[in-house]
Amino acid sequence: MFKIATWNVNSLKVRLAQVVDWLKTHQPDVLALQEIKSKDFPSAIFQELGYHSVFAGQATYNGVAVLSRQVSDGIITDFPTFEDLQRRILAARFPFNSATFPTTQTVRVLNLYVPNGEALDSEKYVYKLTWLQHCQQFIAQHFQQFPDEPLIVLGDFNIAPQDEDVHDVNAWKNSVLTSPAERQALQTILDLGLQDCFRNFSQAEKSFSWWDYRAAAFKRNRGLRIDLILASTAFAKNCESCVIDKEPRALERPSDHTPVVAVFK
DNA sequence: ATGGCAAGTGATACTTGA
Repeated sequence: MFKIATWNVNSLKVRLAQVVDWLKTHQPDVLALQEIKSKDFPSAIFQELGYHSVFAGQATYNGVAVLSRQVSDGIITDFPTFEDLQRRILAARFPFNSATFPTTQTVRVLNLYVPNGEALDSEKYVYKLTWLQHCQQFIAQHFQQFPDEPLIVLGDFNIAPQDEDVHDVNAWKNSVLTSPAERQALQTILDLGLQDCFRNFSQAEKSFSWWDYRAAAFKRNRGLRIDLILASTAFAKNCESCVIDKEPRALERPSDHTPVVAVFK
């Protein structure tokens, strides 16, 4: 059994107690965090809970981390083809014994905080699409090098894959997070041999992972599904469940994103 | 059509997010 989750915490400092509580309750093998918004990381606090930490921190913006029961190796914090000061990726390899994958003893995890893009006519949108191209290359390289190793790509993709992942398609037309070019970039990544685990199960309509802080968006369920867990095709068959945990979004001072959790045999 | 909310920085108003 391998339980893995992703959560954009929008400042780990502010959300630390919530993350600690969530870990105690759900006890995942791996938790991928985005937007920790700090150069430092409170590793000692997670160590007390039995979790190892790896992180790529940055002051003010971005920053990603991975907590895990097992010690990881093969840490990568940059796409080899793309120089970027923004800390948005963290790849690591974890020990994992799978009955269906007897030849591999590991699973590779790629934690992503995909750029937001701001607006379709913004420089940041160009950056987002360029970033996604390098991300695609990086994953393609992984499949070439380690064709038999299970891969999980998860995180805040800042792309709603389909219209069903958007509360109001008209309101989000011609916008970042839903534009055809972004969706095509995601599709190109999926076409390498990855599946959106959430959609391998029947789900409630209007299932979202992010809701704006403003205008009571959570209460009115006006959200987007932009936090995803992708698994390599063969490994995705081992996925037993993939759910969005809306509970933390209802807490006092919540992150605008909420955790997504997948369990693999 | 607009702004609404939150977080970080640093000490105020600005930037960024999605």
